[in-house]
Amino acid sequence: MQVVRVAVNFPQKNSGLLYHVEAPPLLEVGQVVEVPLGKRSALGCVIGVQEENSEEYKSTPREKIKSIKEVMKDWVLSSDELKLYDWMAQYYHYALGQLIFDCAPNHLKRPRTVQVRVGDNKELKISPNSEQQNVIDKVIASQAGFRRFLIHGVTGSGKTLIYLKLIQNAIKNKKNVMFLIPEINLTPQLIDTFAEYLDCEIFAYHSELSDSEKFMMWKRAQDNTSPALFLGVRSSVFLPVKDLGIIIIDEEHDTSFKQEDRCPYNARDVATKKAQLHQVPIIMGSATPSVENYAQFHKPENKEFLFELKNRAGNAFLPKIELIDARSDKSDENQGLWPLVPKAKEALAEALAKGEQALVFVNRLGFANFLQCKECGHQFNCPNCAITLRYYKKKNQLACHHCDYKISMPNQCGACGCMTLMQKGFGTEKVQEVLQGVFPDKKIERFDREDIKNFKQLEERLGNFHNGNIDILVGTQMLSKGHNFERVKLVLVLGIDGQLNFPDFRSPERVYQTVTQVAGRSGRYSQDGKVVIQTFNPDSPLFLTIEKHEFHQFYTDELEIRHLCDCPPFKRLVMIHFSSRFQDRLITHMNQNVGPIMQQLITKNFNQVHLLGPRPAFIEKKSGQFTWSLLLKTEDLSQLHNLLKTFESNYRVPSGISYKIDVDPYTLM
DNA sequence: ACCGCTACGACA
DNA sequence: GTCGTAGCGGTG
Repeated sequence: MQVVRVAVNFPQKNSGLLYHVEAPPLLEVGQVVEVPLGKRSALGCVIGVQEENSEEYKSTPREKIKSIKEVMKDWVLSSDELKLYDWMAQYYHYALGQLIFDCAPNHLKRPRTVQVRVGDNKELKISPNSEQQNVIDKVIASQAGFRRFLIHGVTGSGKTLIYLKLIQNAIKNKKNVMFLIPEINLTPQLIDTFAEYLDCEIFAYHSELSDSEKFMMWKRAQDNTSPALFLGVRSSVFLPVKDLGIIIIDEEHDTSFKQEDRCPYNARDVATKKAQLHQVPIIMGSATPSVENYAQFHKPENKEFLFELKNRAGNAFLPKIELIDARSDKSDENQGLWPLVPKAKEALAEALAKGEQALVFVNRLGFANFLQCKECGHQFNCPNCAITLRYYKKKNQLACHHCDYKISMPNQCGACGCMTLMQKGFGTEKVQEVLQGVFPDKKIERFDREDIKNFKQLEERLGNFHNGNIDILVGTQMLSKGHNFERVKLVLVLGIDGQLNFPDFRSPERVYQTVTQVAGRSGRYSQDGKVVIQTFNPDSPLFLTIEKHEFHQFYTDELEIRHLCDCPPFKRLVMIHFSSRFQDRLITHMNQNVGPIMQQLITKNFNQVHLLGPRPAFIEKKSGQFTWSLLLKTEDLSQLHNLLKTFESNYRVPSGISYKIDVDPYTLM
């Protein structure tokens, strides 16, 4: 008989549960098994096999230890996979068993066969310029072993060609490639480009695949004999790719690499750990690197692994950036133009007159952000969430963007019965309507997730834009991510001020990245691209650095602020969110238990950690749940982790309250 | 007496 | 998470 330790798929943070194996064959670490757990059974992964010698086994009454129910055939985690999950469980303070089965796809008995895309292996017509070649050479030269590289290349500087060459090199050396991108659906062009020139199978992994497709890709990652490209979104960092040659992360700064639900991990950081475990280089690329990475790679010891591509490839120049003061707008000369100011309209008219296409970026969906009664000031709020409802004109609805609450458009105030409801704020739907009024003979379409629901619609809309059937695209961030619009010279940015004034330490970084990325869609094939930013803050230093393309200045300024406010990369952060359906219970618990316990631990044993809170979350009520948070700040990473461990082993969660630890949070809200 | 809801604790 | 049980109030 064998005694094994199993990481069981359930949320308790333990070091695994002990089980007996009654009959041969003997189990090995990594095997997936079905075990009894209470009155049901659950999946688990064997993480220890000689537990009969452990203190824990000796001190556990024999009758408590149950027997393995079943050994899953053909399902074994490699030691590399286990090491990665183990690191994550420690680093993110998440239950190992649950983590493993959160990340793995469903294990199928009879997966359906799936079509595999094979590259066309066409001859490349362009060759890298000297800047690009330099990057390729340096990365290839250090191909043996773990090393981090950052390509800080302006939009249109030709990062894709560098990636392509690096992938080709790995494939040539019979190695597999892992390529992570923020959202696969938004970049069909990138996949097409790779498929055109690569001589290998290409697997695109994302959440919309069927179970069969995911499962087969998982298998192919472990089994495949010929080298392949595994391209995918954040969750594909867990693909158990063997014979890994290189990891590439495009748009390294993008927030979609951060998972917020279940285990809140950052795929960029997990990928870095994976590269280290596999002893392979990891290449991160961005036109707007995260402030953390910028700081990291500007340290003297890392500078040789930083590549700055300051010019656009080919004959294109960076677009000229113009700030328009929205305050100069006089509403009487602005009839029917709001939210645009006359200058913005003129810029669009000029571009259209020249036969160009234009993009209009608005960071909000719908027609109005909220409705307000003209008489009594009543606002229409979501009953489940502490926010206002957004007005969608086409659907004739008010809807919440945190839960699925929606009502049809009211025609009077719910509080006083007044018939006049003011529409406050604007979104893509409103801008589209206004522009259609101004340019009645032009084709104006939207590009946001409200209007584009699936991959097919996306390709259709992009196709129509590329072949000139659409004159203006009005869209959200979807517009800014990686597209290559050949005939766009003008990009108009509206309503960015809202983001600038957001109370979060990453707001300036986000605005900088969003504006630079969306600006990067302009003039990618020309020398006179133009970006017009309509803002109430034209004197803001942030916009002035963007205007002059002075990205070093942005990072220098931002790092100074981060230093002053004890934010990353100078301090490490952890947020702990506590949630409950009962606000009063939650608040009492936070103030009388959680807060004092944490403060006491810090005062006694962890005085390098700084506690902020308890305080209500930025949106205190979401989908009927109230959330309060603690924020921990420190330079001492090991003390931070020890504090979290100590807290968790001393703290009992009362029923009706749950909590979640978020290590390296993206936002503090 | 019986049903339905939710609160609570265990899980090897 | 998932499951069973205990406890509560409402109904018949």
